[in-house]
Amino acid sequence: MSDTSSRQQLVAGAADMIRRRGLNATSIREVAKHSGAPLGSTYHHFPGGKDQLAAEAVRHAAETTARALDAALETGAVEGLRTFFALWRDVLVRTDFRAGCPVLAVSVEEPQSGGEPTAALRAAAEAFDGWEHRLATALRAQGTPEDRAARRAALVVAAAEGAVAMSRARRSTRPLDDVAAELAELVATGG
Amino acid sequence: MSDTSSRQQLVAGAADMIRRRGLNATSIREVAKHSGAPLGSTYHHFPGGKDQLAAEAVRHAAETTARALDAALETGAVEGLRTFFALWRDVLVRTDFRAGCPVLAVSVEEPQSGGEPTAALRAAAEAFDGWEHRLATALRAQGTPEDRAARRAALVVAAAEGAVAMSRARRSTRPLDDVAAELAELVATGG
DNA sequence: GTCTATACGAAGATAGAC
DNA sequence: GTCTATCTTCGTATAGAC
Repeated sequence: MSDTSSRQQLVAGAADMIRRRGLNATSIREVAKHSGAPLGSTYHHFPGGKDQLAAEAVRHAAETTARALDAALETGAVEGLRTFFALWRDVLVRTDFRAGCPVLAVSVEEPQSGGEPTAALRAAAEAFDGWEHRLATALRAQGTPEDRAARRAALVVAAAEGAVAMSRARRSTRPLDDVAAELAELVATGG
Repeated sequence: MSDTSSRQQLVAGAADMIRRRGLNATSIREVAKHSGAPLGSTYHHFPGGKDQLAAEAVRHAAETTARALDAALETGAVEGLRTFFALWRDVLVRTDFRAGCPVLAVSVEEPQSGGEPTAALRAAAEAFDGWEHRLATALRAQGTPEDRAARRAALVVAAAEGAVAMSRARRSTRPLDDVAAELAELVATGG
């Protein structure tokens, strides 16, 4: 399946570029070049153009994170939290603070189109939903009350995303580590 | 001082555009047009080009927020927290979820330049520092231990930024409101 | 000192050759 | 079906007329 492989390579490349530069600074031209594919072929694989490619890139990254989260949550909410933050810490350190979360990047770069949300933005909203849902379920299994679990899951996702961005700006893992420590204590003691 | 006024209008316009579209989608052309200024005059006011304008826009937005925070913190940490979130909530609602935080936008869009941080990114790092410092001071005044106050301030800023972005993606204030509620309880009960 | 006109490159997208 | 060549628009930045 050279077709599938080439397609997947474009999606992964786009995700990596969005993660680093943001959505608008990610050009189809360069994604194609980086994947060794000609420019025209991207429009064969993604007739919807850049928005379709970006949406698939967001879903790709979101699912990778979700799978890691699922695996970690099998041993409990605290371990899931730890994994969620460790995952972002790795991204920061391995890229010398040049890469962050593509879902967040898409969320703050809504294009000038006055109208309705793009496919990429809808994918971003679904990514956040998915992560929150997984964390909330784990918190409920741990004994956290229904409504509190949902709110606390939102807090974890929001704080992780914000902390990654702050760590990038400061070129230090300190914001992420501080936030992880605060949340770990909060979740461990049950709040 | 027509000079100062024109300059300030360009800075404010740039901040507003970055807040909505992100850094890369904000063109000097359009900022100038929106301010009624000719393109050439922006390079008179900002010889450093786009990076200088963006850095000043970030500082402008950061100081506006910092002043609101200072005012609210005079009556305590809980009130400061409430103001910080109310401020972002207003931005979201008034713009129909099309605007967020320009400091966050700059933090996730570091340009392709392989080298050192841009002036705009340095300004973003300083903005986060300033907000954290103010919140941490208020928390310490409230009796929170030294190291804990710093970590908790980082959590508040990170969670607010992340929640604003999530609310934009979902076009709902729910993520922001959930996060605000969780943090309010955490800070009020002292953790 | 202000602004018009323009240079130069890169963006998204497509037409049409192989 | 793949890829090259190109269309059109827009980006940053500047030169030089008033």
